[in-house]
This record gives sequence, C-alpha cells and structure tokens, in this order.
Amino acid sequence: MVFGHQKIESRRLLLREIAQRGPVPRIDLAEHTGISRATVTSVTADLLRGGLIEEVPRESRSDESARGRPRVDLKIAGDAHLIAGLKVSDRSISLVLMRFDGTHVADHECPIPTGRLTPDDLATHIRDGLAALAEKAGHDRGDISGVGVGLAGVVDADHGLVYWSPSLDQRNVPFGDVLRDALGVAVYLDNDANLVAMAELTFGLGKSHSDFIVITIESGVGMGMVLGGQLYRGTRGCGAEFGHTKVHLDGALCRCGQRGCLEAYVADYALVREASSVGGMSLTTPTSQAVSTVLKAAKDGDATARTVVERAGKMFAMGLANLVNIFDPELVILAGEQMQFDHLYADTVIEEMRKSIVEIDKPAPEVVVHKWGNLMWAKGAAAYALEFVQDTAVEALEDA
Amino acid sequence: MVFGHQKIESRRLLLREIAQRGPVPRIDLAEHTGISRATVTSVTADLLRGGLIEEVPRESRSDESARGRPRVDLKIAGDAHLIAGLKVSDRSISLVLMRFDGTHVADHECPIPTGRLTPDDLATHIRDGLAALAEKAGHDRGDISGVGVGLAGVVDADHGLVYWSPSLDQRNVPFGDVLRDALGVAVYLDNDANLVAMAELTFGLGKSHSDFIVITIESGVGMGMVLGGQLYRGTRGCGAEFGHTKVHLDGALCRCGQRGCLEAYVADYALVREASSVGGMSLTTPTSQAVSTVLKAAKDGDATARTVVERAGKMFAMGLANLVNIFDPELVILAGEQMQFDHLYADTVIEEMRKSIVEIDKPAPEVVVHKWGNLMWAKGAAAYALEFVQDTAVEALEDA
DNA sequence: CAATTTAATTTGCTTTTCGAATTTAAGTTG
DNA sequence: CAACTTAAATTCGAAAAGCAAATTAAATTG
Repeated sequence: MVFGHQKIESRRLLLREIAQRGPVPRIDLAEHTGISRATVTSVTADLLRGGLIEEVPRESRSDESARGRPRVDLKIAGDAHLIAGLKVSDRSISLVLMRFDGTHVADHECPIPTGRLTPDDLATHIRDGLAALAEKAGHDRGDISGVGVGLAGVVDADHGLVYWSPSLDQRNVPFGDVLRDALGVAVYLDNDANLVAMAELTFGLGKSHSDFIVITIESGVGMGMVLGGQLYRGTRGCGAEFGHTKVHLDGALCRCGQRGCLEAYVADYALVREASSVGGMSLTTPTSQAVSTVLKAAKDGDATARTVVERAGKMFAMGLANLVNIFDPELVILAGEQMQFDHLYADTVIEEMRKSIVEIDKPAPEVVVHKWGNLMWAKGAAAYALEFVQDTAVEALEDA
Repeated sequence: MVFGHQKIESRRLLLREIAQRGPVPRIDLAEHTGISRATVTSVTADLLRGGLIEEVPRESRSDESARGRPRVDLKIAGDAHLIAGLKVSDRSISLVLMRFDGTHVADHECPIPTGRLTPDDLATHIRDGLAALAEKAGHDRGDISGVGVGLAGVVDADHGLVYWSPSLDQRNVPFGDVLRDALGVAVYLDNDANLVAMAELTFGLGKSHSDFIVITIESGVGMGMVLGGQLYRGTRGCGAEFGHTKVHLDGALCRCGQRGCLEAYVADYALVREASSVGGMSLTTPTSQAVSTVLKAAKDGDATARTVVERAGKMFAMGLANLVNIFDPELVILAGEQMQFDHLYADTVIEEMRKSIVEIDKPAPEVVVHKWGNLMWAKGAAAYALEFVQDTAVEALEDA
C-alpha cells in the first residue's frame, strides 16, 4: 500500500525470509509470510531472474510424505554479491569478506598507527585493507557491493556521522561520506557495540529471539540491544552506554571523568589500578599483562587481588540486573573473545545477578556466554551492510 | 499489501492521523501520510459514512492564503464511541469516561475494601464502578465500547494475564477474561506504570515525541517507555522495574526483599524509615503525614532530615542518569501528582543527573516535570483502550 | 463577473495480488 | 507400466486498491 512500491516490499520480505530460514520451499514461504502461493511463485521468479536466489534440490526427509510433487528449496545465491565488514581498533583494522548468503570468504588484519588519525588517513588505511582483503580471495576491491564499518565512539549510524571516536583526530566528521568517496562503494557506519548485537541477530544466538541484549567487554564495556527484532539505537544514534552506567554514588573515578561508572570497576585498567593502589601490588607491565597478573593472584588466593576481582564481579552483576529489570529481555548474551574476562562471566556472577532481579512467576531471562573470535566485530559490520545490500539489490531488480 | 486487507490498513492509518493531528484538512493528510489525494478522498469518505469522523468548517488562518477553495477540516466524531478507563489502587477505583475523540465526559471514584480481593469480587466492584460512572453522564454501562484497566503488579497485557497483583488474592489470573465476562465489553488490561506513558503519548507531552521515558513516583517508583512511537513492555509484559534498579551494592533494604533498590532510598516509606532510625526523629504518624514532616524538617534546616532527603535526590539522579545513558531518549518526563515529591523533581536533582550522563556534542535530553491529577492513571487506561476501539471500529466498517 | 487560486472529487488506468483451475513431478497400486 | 493419488508449483482471469490527470467546487481579487 501507499506509494506504489508494493512489489518491492514483497520482494524484500521474501528475500529476508529466505535469508533467515535458509533453504526453504515456496510453500513454506507462503505459509510463513501470509502471501499467497501464486504471488510467491511470481515474486520468487523475479528474484531468481535477478540472480539473488537459486533453486536447490531438496533432500527427502522422513517427516514429510514422499508423495506428490517434491518441494524445491530456495536459497540465497551466495555469488550474487560480496560484502565486507571491518572494525577499526587501536592498532589495527580487522576485516572479513562474505558472500551474499553470509558465508565466509576471507578475513584479514592490518596494522594501523596507534593514536588518532585524520579522517583521510584512516580512509586510506581502510581502502588498503579492503584491497588486501579482496586480493586474498582472488577478487578486486571493486567487486564488493557494500562495506560495513564499526568504529568505537559516538556514531550516528543513520547519517554516517562520527560525533567522536578515539580513532579520529576530529569531532563531528561525516565519515560515512568520506569513506564512500574514498572507496567508491556504499559504506554503512555504526558504533562497534551495536555490531556485536547485529552479529548475534544475524548469525548467532539471537537468530531465534526478538528481544535480547548483548554485553561485550573489551577494554570498555559495551552493549547492544535488539528490541522487537530490531537493533535499537536510541534517538541520537548513540545510546547504550552501559559501561558508564553508575553503580556507585561518588564511586571510583572513570576515564570518562565521572565517578562510579561500571567501567571504573570492571574494565582492565580499573582492575590494575585498584590492585596496585589499594593492595600495593607492583604492576608496571602493560595493562593487558597486568590484568593477567591480578587475575592469577586472585585465583592463587591473594587476598587483595581477590577483593578487587570479587568487587568487579559484584558490580557487574548489579549492572546486569539493572538492565534485566528495565528491559525484561528474553535473553542476555555475554559476548567476548578474551579469556581475561572469565571472572566476570563466571557462574557466581550470573547467580548473583539472578538474585538481584525482580521475581515473577516466570523464568528469569536466559543468560549465555558466547565466545567469539576476534572477527566478531567485523562480522557484525558485514551483517549490517548485508541488510542494506539486500535492500539495494531488491530495488535494483528490473521488471520482466 | 499482503492478505487483501490493504484498505483497512489505510483506513486505520488515516484515522490515527486524524486522531493525532486534531482537525486537519484532507490535503494535509495526503501530505503527511504519502497517500494520494484521490485515495484520501475515498478513504475519508468511508470513515465519514461510518460515522467515525466528521467535517468541521475551518476557521481562516492568517498564515495561509485565503484564496482558492477553502480546506475542510476533518476530526474524530466524538460521539461515535464511549471509552472508559480505570485504575485499581489500594483502597479505591478511579474511573474516567471519554468520547471517541478523547474528550472528557465524566469521572468517578469509588472505594473498595483494602487488601486483596478475589478476582470475582474485584470484577464486581469494577462493574459497579462503571455503572456509576456511566450513570453520572446519563449513559448506560452497555453504551461503552471498550474499557482500559490498570492494575499494579506484574501484568501480561497481550494476554490479559495477571501474574501477580497487590489487588488480587491469587496469582496467574486471566483477569482480562474474567472482566470481559463480567462486563460484557472488550477489556484491555495493563500494568499501571505503562498507563502513564500511554497517557503522555496520547494526550500529554509525548504527543510530539517518539522516544521518551516516563517516571512516576507514588509510593513506589514506576516507569514506562515509549520507543519508536510505541509503548515498550519487555518480553514478559512486565519490564521497566525502575524502582528496583540497584543503586548501591548491599545498600538499604527494600520492601521487595533485596538490597540497594532505588525505591529503598526515594520512596515515602524509605524517607520516613531513614529519618526515624538514623536521625532519631520520632515519626509515629501514618506514612503520608510523616513524609511531610521529614520534608518540612529538611527545608527548615534540620541536618538529619536534610541528609536523608539529599541522599534520596542523589540516588534518584543516579538512577535517571543510568536510564538516559542506556536509552538516549529525546525526553524524560517526571510525572506525578503529589507535591510530596517536589524534592526529587527539583532543579538540583535534574542538574545532578545531567552531570552524570555521557557527554556528546548534542544537547542532553529534555527533562520535564509534568504534574497530573489523580485521574492520570485512569486516563492512560482509557487511552490504551481507545487505540483498540479505533482499530475495531475501522475493521467493522462496511464497504460501500 | 471573469479570472485566478486552491481543495476536493471523479474518472480511467495501472499495478499488484489473489483464488481457482491447471500443470507438473513425483509415488503408489493393481 | 498405465492409471491413480498426492502435493507443489504455475497459470490465468478477475478483483482490489491506489494513482495521475482531468474535472468540479468554492472561495478571493481586480
């Protein structure tokens, strides 16, 4: 209805459905979407003609009768498009390349100078990284249909605007436009915390859930929320500052300048700081190593280290409980890559959180720990771009 | 599109648009909804024929040219339906009756026995209350097209299920069904905290915003959230337990049995408890009076009372800041009826909150204090029911 | 009062989708 | 193995819904 773009709407709907449900016969598509079989035939014919999906023979299953005309499965045509996703971190850019069906093609990691860069410099590094990534897979940068980019900081995803990022030496940069011009491809920018939620929604544990939150601990504490099957970003495109949620009035000093932030208790730098100032532990090594030292000391029974680590766990549990009390999600995903944060993902912490949520006669939300590799972020970025590429492809389909 | 109910969809859309924008000419409807003028004419003709809207002469305005054919305003036909809303509290039921256009017809308050009631008893009290309400306006209970009901406790609005409520002596009651059977009208049940958000969205400050949160302080601390123009309820229909958000590790004991809940610092009973235990103030009067005593003492310079009140303010600011950090809303509405809570709505508290949110190069969300009368809840309940009555009415329209 | 301006309606056409009938591709049966 | 059964997919004509353009309506202006 409205605007005469109805056909595009049903094409989009069916493409999404096929992408989500993997190989699926037409009759199931009709069933699930409520679109009539006749229309499914005609719309999928368009998608087939455009090369966005393909038919695959269906292997027979025991749970369905073998009589009658066999179903023909439809799936996304992997070769229709190439999508890249990347994340910029302190000292490197990690990238993945995937097909239109979300399957992995290649990944790559390239170092960049630490510290803040000019937008143009960063764009150049990204361009080179993409070129290297494409080459690894025997492709050219120009073969890529869309690039998702994750950046730490405050990002307005809708407008590709970076209010502030630790990677850039300027504020309020229209970095989406800068990148598009530098790369000559459609670029989709987002805050890195949202990317993990996106990755979970598209490829991970969130596939079968419509309302969940994802917490990540890296050096800061990040959060992404999926509400009603969609990533929720807040109104200024920058919400979900879970790490700067206050857990203690006038508490520990955070690097954001405020006091009592969750991050000031659970982040790596916080652990090290506490252990060395309160406990007199001498920790002059770089943060990442010092963290291991503290955690090891705690495990070995060092009283001070243990206090610090335990408090971090308690604060984390409290923050999590607050989120659950506010959102009442189906699922909480604790996503991370570093074993360092095992102490926060421990059963005791989760148990503590459970005790702090309001009880009702329904099970508490499921809490799962999901260990991803380093490519988690880049995959999320690619997943984000994939949605746009799908839409663009659908809109570009020509009529018969 | 999909399912051949397209026409219903555009009827619904236009009816909503007219309800929201008050009297509005067709050409503006076309403009705002993107529906063509031709279709607007035909759809509004259906709505007119069904008596859901009516034409009103438009008074001329200085800002539009007086030439040409004058616009004809359309507005909701107030007399098309009667909608009731009510809220059950400790000792009484408050009710309002409104027309299809949201205008006030009558209100009523009737006492009920304190303490928990059986579902059937409560249903009977509600039926009697509705009858009295209708009679006040010269109507009959049977004239009412829909009833919105707000209940404290944990409610699954979609299924009309009450998991637990202080008003009922049983758990897991399908109270929506019980009420519908007792009243013979469509009943829409919801948690009372959501109702205030609904009232703000429909009649209040939220009319022009799509993402906001509403905080209410009564004896507990409640919260409702509107995300993307829609009330968000969480997955179990019971989220938004802002009052039991933890603001202090192992802090003050809350009536929910846990420690450190926001409510345990800012609720009336908490203020009184602190002042009498810590400060030795002797407060044997009922809570509501004791609160006034404490607040007055604080204003008059009593050191103890002041400490208690100030801490409550700080905790409240901290809780608010956490919400803002997580949601990044456009607007925060502090809604309440009792002057008692002026101390929490004070400028200093709001200022403190502002200092605790993550800063970006964009203005912080607006914070407004909205004082409503006691009917706020009932109006929200009616607003909730109104949406359903609108939809039902649209679906019932017969084709020409 | 004719020209002008703007809103609303009507008309004829296009697009989109659907239901019913038909076709297709199997398995089953005698 | 020909006839039948079953079930998926397709085809085809019809209906629905919305739109653009043309027309009508109602006001002001000179």
